[in-house]
Order: sequence, then C-alpha cells, then structure tokens
Amino acid sequence: MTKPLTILDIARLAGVGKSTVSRVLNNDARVKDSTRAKVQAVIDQHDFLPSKSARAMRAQRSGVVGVIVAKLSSNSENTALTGLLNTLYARGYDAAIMETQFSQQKAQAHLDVLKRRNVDGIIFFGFSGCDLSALAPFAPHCVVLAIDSNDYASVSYDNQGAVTQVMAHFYAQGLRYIHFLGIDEHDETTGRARAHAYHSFCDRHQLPARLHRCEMSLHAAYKATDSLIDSQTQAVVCASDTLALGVAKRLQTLGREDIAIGGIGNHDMLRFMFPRAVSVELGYHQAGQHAAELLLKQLDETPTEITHWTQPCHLVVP
Amino acid sequence: MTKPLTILDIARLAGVGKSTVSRVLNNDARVKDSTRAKVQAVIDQHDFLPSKSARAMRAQRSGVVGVIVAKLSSNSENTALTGLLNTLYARGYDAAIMETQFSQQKAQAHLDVLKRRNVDGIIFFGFSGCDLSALAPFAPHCVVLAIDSNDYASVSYDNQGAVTQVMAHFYAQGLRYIHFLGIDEHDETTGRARAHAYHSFCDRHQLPARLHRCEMSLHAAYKATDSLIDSQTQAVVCASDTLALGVAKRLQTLGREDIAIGGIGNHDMLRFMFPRAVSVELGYHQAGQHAAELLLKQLDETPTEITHWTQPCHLVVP
DNA sequence: CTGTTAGCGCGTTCAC
DNA sequence: GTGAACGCGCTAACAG
Repeated sequence: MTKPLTILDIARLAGVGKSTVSRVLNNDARVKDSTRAKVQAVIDQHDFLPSKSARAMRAQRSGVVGVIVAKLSSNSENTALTGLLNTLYARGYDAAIMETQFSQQKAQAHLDVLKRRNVDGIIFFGFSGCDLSALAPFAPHCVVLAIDSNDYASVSYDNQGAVTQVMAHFYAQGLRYIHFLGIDEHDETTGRARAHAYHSFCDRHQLPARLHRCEMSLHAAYKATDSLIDSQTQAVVCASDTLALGVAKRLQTLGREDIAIGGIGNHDMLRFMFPRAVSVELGYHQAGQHAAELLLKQLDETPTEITHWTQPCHLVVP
Repeated sequence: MTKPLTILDIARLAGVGKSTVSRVLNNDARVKDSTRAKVQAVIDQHDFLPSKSARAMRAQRSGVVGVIVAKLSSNSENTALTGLLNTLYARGYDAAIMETQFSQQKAQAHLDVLKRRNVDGIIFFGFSGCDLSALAPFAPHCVVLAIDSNDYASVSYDNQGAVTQVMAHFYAQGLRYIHFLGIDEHDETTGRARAHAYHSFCDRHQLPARLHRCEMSLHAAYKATDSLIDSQTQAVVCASDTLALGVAKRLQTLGREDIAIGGIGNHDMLRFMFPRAVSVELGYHQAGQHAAELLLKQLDETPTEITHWTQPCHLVVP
C-alpha cells in the first residue's frame, strides 16, 4: 500500500507547476495542448486521482448529498432510493445514506453528522411523526420525499388520486359495497390522506362508507379483515399493498374470493400472489429521481421559490 | 444561511488559541477544567460543528467506508445493510453506499469514486460473476460479504448448513422423495453450493435426487414447479425463499398441499403466506454487523491474517 | 497547561 | 501559457 501521489508529485514528474496540473484536472482551457498531453500522460501512467477531501475543503462543497431514510427494507423507500442514486451518480455526486428506523432522535443525530460532513444537500424521506424543523439549517438545500411541507421543496405521492382511481375502478364495475382498510390517522399520508380520499369518494357517489384501521403489517391486516367485511362486502380497498396482502390472504382462507381487492404501491408480491387484485403504481422510482433532480437544481441555482411536485400515479389492473 | 464558524472563530470568541479549542474538541486531557468549560460554552452557544472535510484531509482518513451492494431491493442485502450501518454509526463512521445492479462495470466505477474519496475501507456485497480483483487497491481494508475469497477478509453464509438443516428436518419426518429447485450453477453460492449440499445429503442418505434449476424469480419458480414434481414428491426444498414462494403458490393452485416446502432466507412473506413452510434464517443482519466489525478491526490494527467468518444459520419451523 | 507554527492536498488569485 | 504564493479548517509538534 504505497502512499498515494499528490498533485505536487505529478507536477514534478511532468516537470511543470502544481497549478498547471490543477488546470489539466479541471479542464481549464488555458493550457497548451502539448503541455496538457504531457501532464495527462503522467496522470494516466500513475493513475493519479485527486483527493476529494482536499477538494471539498478548498471548494467548500463536498459533492456529497445526505439521504435520510426511515427503513431500507421498505419497498417504497429502497425503490425511490435506487432512482435517486442513479441521478446523483450521473451528476458526480455521492450519497451518504442514513437510516432512522422511524426515530426522530436518530434523524437528528444523522443530520448533525451530515452537517459536519459539509454535505451539499439533504434528501429526507418523511415518516409519520417526523420533525421537519430539524432540516432548517440545510434549507434551501434540501428536499423532502413522501410528505408535504410548506418550508422545504418536496416530492410527494398522489395519495388522493391513488385511492380515487381504485375506487373508480370498482365503481365502474358496478360494485357498491366497498370497504376500506387504513392505518392510524396519526400518519398524514398513508393514514389520513388516503382515508380521507375514501370517504370523499363515498360521499360523492353516495356509497356506504365502512372503514377500519390497523397497524401497517401483514398480520394486522389479516386479523382486521374479519371485522371489516360482512356478507354484503363486494370489495376491499387497502391503504397499502402490505395491507392488501394481509387481507387477500385472509379472504382466501375464508373462501371469500368473490370480494375484490385493491391496494396501493404496485408491489410485486401482491400481483404474483393474488393476480386478481388491482393496485396503484405510485411511481417510487421516478419520485426518487425527481427528488434528486430537484435538489441538484437547487444546488446549481439558488431557488427563487419552494417547489412542490406530486408524482402522478396510475392504476395497474391484471 | 450564515457562513459556518471555524475553529479559529471559536478560539477568538473564547479568548484562547486554536489548538486549545482543538483539544477540547478531541477530549484531550491536557486542558484546565475552567478553560474547557469556557470553550465548551462558546461551542454550545453557537452550536459549532468541526468540519469533517478539514479533519479528513489532515488526518488522511475520511471516516467513511464505502459499501457496494448489488440491489437495494434485495431482502438479504438491505437487511445486512441495516446491521452494518448501525455498527458503523456506533463507531463514528459514515457509509457511502453505492448500488451496482449486478454490473461489474458499475462496480468498477464506484470503486474509483470511493478511492478518490479516500474512504477508509470497503465492504463489498458479492454477486454472481463479480470480479473481486478490482478490490485489490483497497486491500487489506476491505471485507467481502456473501461470498468467499482467498484474497480478502470475508463474511459468508452457511449455504451448506442451510440446505442440510432443511433436508435433515424433512428426513426426520420420514420424507424420502425430496426434490430441489435451485438456480444456475454459475452462481457460486445460491446456485452451486446449495445444490451441492443437496446432492451430498441425498448421497449420504441414499435418497433419490431430483433437481431442477430456474431463474431467481417468483414466476420462474412457479413455472418450474410442474416439471420438478411428480406423484411421489413429498417435499420441495428451494435454494431461496423467493423460489419457495413461487413453488408454494403453484402447489397451492395445483391442490398439492401434501407436499412440504422448505426455503432459505427466512423471508417474512413466506412465513406469512405459507405458514406450513419451513425456512432457514441465514442471519443477514448479524452478517452485516460482523462485516462492519471485521472491517473496523482491520482499520484499527493492520491485520496479520486474512479473516474468514461463516455466519451460523438455524432452521425456523412453524 | 496553553499559544504559536507548520503543514495536509488542492484551487485560485496574482505576477511573470 | 505558466508558476509561485496563499489559504481552506484542522491537528500535531514544538515552545513557553
């Protein structure tokens, strides 16, 4: 493990000054072609790589964006993350990814670390009960994903549209007894917004509304099914595909496969296990990309206004 | 957005020298308590955070470890990642996570970036067909996960033991016609090692071996089931829980629920959808932790020998 | 115990 | 076109 070369070593080897090497590295036009070639040759020969630490210190920008997610095992989050990373890589940025496990305390700790790292920006995956005010020191170089915010740029999912599309689908099929399984109101998006869209649809179309809530887990949905359905039930719409999987399993066990199932998230597993179920593609991947693009744009040109983007969704039928 | 304070600002504000502030920051004992308190007060008051870029440059170590994974959406990988991250955070390291999507080319590009970032070490999640030689510049500050290597420290899963445990379980139940669904031999671990363990068990116990291979996907497993089983089949062991889910679904459709199912990976979904299936917990989370610990140990004390660790596994029955 | 000094590797003025 | 000199924020070595 030999000590890595510095820009000065290259300069000496090429018989030029430090700054000339620096210019070559940064594609500065003011270098004679022959000199450039000579320097480049030395660089290639030793495959010299300029230190980003030094560059970061000098330029006051690290080329790193901090990404704070709640849970890497979440399908929505890791899908968005993949889209986001590709966009960042393409622009020469790296990501410092940190996981909060839904703990506001960990989020705060991570933000502190990211501040010391001089990250150029932050992408924050919102979760139920998170405290966005901790992002203040980073504004306007941050984007929040999956929740709305008045204070920061945001990319959110179309919770309202997703539920409405599933409901409209069943409604168009002539179904009228459509029940809904959601999660705690405390959750702004998956909990409150989606339940609200359900009620709203029922009102508009004069449908009998019947809604239950449970924990966001397969088992909870499974158990909640019995108290949600009755002999009239024609369809169950769920606030997420995880819930839909739980409900579908229970309905299968009960032999109630006459009941239609709708979910949100377009999870592979739901389509595979219960092909008859419908789901809504929320566009996690694209939302991730969009969040990254938004952040990068903010880094380039200090923004005039706070931007909000709602990711379009679309129904996926068998 | 006011310009962040530097250690010099703090020194002036506290009426001391730069290095005294530095000593306070690094818990150097040689500071009078009263002075320390005075400096700390100023630090707290302005919630000053020392720049890691500068520190990295000075210390020639960035406090960052590069983590290269194949696919964030993989259950095994993101589970291991979570374990790994917690361990790194606890020791004050951050992770630069990069995704290869199984592309060796991307892996190489990521490694180049990580080298310029002066990362202190690398944790590389092995995938089928990956070229470990690209890690050479980082040795001995790297650990590979999920595959074996003679050249680098590694943490691998007990592929042999996992298959053997499932087989032994079925064998103990008196089952003798146990078939196996695997993936391409080209994959060293999930493909070759697990198939080999199957054959080996059959030989030892004089069981008729019947093995098929398919792509690693729910649908492929679903379709492969028909040609794998026959009227005698008593159990199907799968090289992964994904395959097991595909097979189980097909068997359910066929009404062949007399056939026992065994998988590897202890995936939540398998246990929920098919509670009668058995699976093996490979210890992804712990393997991730262990990989991080191994790397950190190597960073502390330059290692004498290349360490290899096989993560113990255990059967999970209903 | 504490202040002063000298770099770490690089980019960016300035002169030449 | 090119090189020398300076400074980014911090830590280590040396004085006091």
